[in-house]
Amino acid sequence: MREPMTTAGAGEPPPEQGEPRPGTAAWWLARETEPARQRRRRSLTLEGILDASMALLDSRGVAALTMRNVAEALGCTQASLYRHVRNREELVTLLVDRAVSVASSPPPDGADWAGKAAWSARLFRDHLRRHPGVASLLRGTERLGPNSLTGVEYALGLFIGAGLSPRLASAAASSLATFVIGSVNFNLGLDSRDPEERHHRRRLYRSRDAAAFPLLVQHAETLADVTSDDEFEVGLNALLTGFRALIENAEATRD
Amino acid sequence: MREPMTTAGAGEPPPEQGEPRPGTAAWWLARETEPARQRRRRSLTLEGILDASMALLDSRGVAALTMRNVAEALGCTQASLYRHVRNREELVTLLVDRAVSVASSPPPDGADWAGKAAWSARLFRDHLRRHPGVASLLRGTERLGPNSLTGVEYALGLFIGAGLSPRLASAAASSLATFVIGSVNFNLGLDSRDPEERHHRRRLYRSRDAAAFPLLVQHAETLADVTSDDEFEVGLNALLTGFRALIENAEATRD
DNA sequence: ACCTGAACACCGTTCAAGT
DNA sequence: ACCTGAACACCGTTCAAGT
Repeated sequence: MREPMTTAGAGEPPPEQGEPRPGTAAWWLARETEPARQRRRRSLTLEGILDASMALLDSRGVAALTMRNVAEALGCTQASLYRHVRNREELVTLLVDRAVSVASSPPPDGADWAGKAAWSARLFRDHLRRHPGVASLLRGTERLGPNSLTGVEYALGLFIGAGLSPRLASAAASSLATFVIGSVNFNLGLDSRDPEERHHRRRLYRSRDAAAFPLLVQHAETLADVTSDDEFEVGLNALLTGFRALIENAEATRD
Repeated sequence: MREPMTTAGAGEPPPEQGEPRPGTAAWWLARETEPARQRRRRSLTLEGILDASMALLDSRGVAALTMRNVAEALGCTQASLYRHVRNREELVTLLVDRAVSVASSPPPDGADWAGKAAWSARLFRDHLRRHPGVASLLRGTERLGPNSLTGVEYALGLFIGAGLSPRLASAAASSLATFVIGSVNFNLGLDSRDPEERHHRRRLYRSRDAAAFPLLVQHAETLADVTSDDEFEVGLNALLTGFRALIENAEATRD
């Protein structure tokens, strides 16, 4: 009898035995000190696997990101992939960390910290919207990966430079990232920028019981027209305004 | 030859043909005007399917939420489930809308709108943390479901009452929900409240190249100790502070 | 030492055949 | 009219056997 397969998902008791779970700090650490088997010239390489996976993800979506399809794209067998990644979860964790590195465009030079943060957030959002497969795979397990850490270092510099303590700067940076990623994911392929979806939302709101849902009924037209762009901009500006208040507060109590 | 199966995921071109996708406004609308086949007394009912699914999700996690397991729990065949839901995606959409209805506890009476919003956000977060399987299934496709709409109506009332326009109130409500859900999902089973994870993060940060990651190295200890609670509270307060500024702004320009 | 073929134990979904 | 058994076309993962 074999061990039953477990596609480690959220909500079940952690595996607990054996090697650390992909995405944990221990796992990211262990990856670096591994024997560098990459050295020997190989036809099949982790880089190549990630390249093929990314191409698959972008062209055919997350459902097409299977070990079989990756192997086929590379002209090897599925089993060969398992010499480079322990399982699919590892592949995904490595992939999303890599995919998260946004084309580093020149930062807006004249802007203050808030302007830079807003600019980076919008850049990140646009990047994710161009790669919806990547967005849907982000789980937070990539936050300790090399590319993500570069982003963290940058954001820390921004917020510490603005006057926040390292602890608050870290919390601010990750709550901003959480918001950006969440707002993309929550509107994937279901945006009221689509006129037909807008039309149906109007009907849906308008047809509610007016006693139980007075506001939905009354403002059906307005509400149906609120797009994911509106949500994003309102949330982004609110967060930055809140951070600004936090900074002013820190300065006030320091004096 | 059969149609190849498609597990409609993010990132691929939408199916486009046939019935509306689960979660769209059109789909939620269509569900209501369906012939009420539920009337006739049945052994197998949608309610029952959702009950069994929820029990499965809570007890064994998201990976165990399969059509086979649901059928087994109910003592029927998989095929029977398909009389009540068109596919698994539908089941999930209905399930998460239902699971999102938080035990309505008495609202804090003395509090202002911000206090109430904060209280509701924390209640929602705690609810999701107790049901991580539910949290991991939230995709935004439940936002038009009956239970979610109740929450939307409530939040709209709160923010409109505070002085926001319906449009801004809607954007504020959904960006707050996005943040709460995102912050839970991003820390599922990977929280630095775990002392061992904290220990490894310290090591990870400390071992970075100090030239490329000066802040991570310098503040390794502090950063490793930032928990998901810290992130959540900082983000929540920032959002509410930002909303307050938005309200004051609206009042100022009205005068 | 490395890679493969072939299998195992699962999935979601469909549909002819039963009652 | 309703439900089922059995299949189809997929999954991720493992491992004995090859080279």
